[in-house]
Amino acid sequence: MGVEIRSFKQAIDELRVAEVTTGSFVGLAVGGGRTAGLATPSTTFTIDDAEAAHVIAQIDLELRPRWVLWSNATASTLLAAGTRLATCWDLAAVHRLLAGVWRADAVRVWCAMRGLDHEDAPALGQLNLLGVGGGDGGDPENPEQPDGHLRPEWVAGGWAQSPTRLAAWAAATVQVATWQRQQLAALPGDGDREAIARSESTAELLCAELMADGLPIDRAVAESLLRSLIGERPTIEAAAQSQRATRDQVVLRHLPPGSGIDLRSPADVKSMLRRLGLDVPDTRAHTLEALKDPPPIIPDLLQWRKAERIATTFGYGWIDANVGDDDRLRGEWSGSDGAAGRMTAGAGLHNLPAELRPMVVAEQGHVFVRADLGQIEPRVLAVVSGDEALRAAALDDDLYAPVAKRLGVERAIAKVAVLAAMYGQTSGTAGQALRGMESAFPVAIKYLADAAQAGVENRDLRTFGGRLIRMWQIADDADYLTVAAARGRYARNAMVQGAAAELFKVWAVTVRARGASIDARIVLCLHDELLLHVPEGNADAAVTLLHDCLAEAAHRWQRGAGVRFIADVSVVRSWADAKG
DNA sequence: ATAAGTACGTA
DNA sequence: CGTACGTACTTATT
Repeated sequence: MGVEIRSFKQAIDELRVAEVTTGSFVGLAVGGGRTAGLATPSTTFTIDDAEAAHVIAQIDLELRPRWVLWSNATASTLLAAGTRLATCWDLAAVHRLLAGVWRADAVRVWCAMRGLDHEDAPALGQLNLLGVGGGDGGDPENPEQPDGHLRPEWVAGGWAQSPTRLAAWAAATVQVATWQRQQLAALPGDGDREAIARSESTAELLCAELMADGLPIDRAVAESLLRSLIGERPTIEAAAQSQRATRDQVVLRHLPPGSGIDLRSPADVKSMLRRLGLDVPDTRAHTLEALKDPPPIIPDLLQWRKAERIATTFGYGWIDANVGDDDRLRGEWSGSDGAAGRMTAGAGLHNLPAELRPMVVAEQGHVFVRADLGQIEPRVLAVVSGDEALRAAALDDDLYAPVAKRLGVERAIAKVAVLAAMYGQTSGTAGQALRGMESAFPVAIKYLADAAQAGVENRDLRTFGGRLIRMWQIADDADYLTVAAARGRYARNAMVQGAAAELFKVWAVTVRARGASIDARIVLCLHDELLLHVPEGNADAAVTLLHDCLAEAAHRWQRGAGVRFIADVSVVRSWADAKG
């Protein structure tokens, strides 16, 4: 314990003695890029070298261990020093999977292993009121206190205080990872839980890279798009205000002057419409669009809302705040949300209006290769439910065609029926078509009904890949039936959406790994869509890569269930050019 | 200051 | 009486 090593050669030798090979757990804690603690079950040491990040990159290349990290903050630190890890075991990501929560700091992760309530964890600076010997009697150089909790001073940054502590902090990760792996193995179910834990982990590396790399933006296109949508970039506050007033006036001109209506206030807009003789439940766009004889103010109001949204959310301020000097749009990325486990992104990366997509342009000498999974959710349903008829339908490029044939309805009806079954929709045209679904795809429908029932009864679920889907208690003042029904729909949806998110991430990390050799970088993930930034000459190779990786990922993920997955792939200069 | 409600963009 | 997310705004509450 506490050995200090300065060279790559020494580190490799130490790891070889510890019998580290491809895929072995090696705990890693990086302190500010200059030192790194490494740990295996049998050895612990510190690389104390100005080039520690580089040494780690060499080890990664040579041995390909499965680096165990507390979270992707380590990956971000290494990225800042130019080091990208091939794979990892991310304790936070696996904790989210196991516990069905979003928060996964070291304290929570450690408490899960020790069976302690994280609420009881000691806080930094907390007075020891009992004053037993002025401490807890434990060794301050051990991250764990005698009571099983992590030392708060370590958690607050003390772990990076010395080479010895870095190594001990790394050793702690291996301890947790080993426990997590046992927990996963003990879970019942059909999916390969450990494989999912690995892909969820490596997706965290991808998230760190997405944050660091950003999405290529053509600033000139962006500025000209905004000019056409909301006008010139205002130079002073007064100009911004006058532009706003001008936009408002297009709508307000329909009203008597001085009416005092604030277009940004739904309540104001509603009462305004009331005075015009229109009684609407809300002022949402689709509600207003459905009006029979809309007064001329309606289209102007809807137009105003669109422009206002661009101006406030995706305007010049947004560009300034999120697009760097290198013309890359950067946002926060999370590998899994708190619900079904889909990836999330900030800075508008996941809700960029389609009309702004032309600003997303590949750099000189590069192209985008865009791929999206076709009808992923019903195909995923075929896997997780084991429905043979649905598996057969998925053999078709268009899954809805055979479904329509089987149900004896139009394709459009069949599509609505399948989606309604998965999402729990009962209204409209869906109800009729659903009855046919039940006899045509009984296994899939039962799978969904069972999930919904669990939700209604407040029973937690696990997705195919093992993610815990947690239900919630009904508040005293809430209507029981309403909440139970909402839980049912949530559960039904989460089992499909969550499994789809798992497959997507297996695909994404496979593309990330295989794409490195042709400089294909993932620059955007959007639930069922990947955007690769690739040197022009490698575009064809990237297209092949995306298809091959999907075949590989789908095969591994579904463990031979034989359901076909397809991707639509296109080579484009701008994100907006895509789409078949 | 912070939370809830409304609205709307993406999948 | 389809789900999830992020963002920004107003209104109500502390």
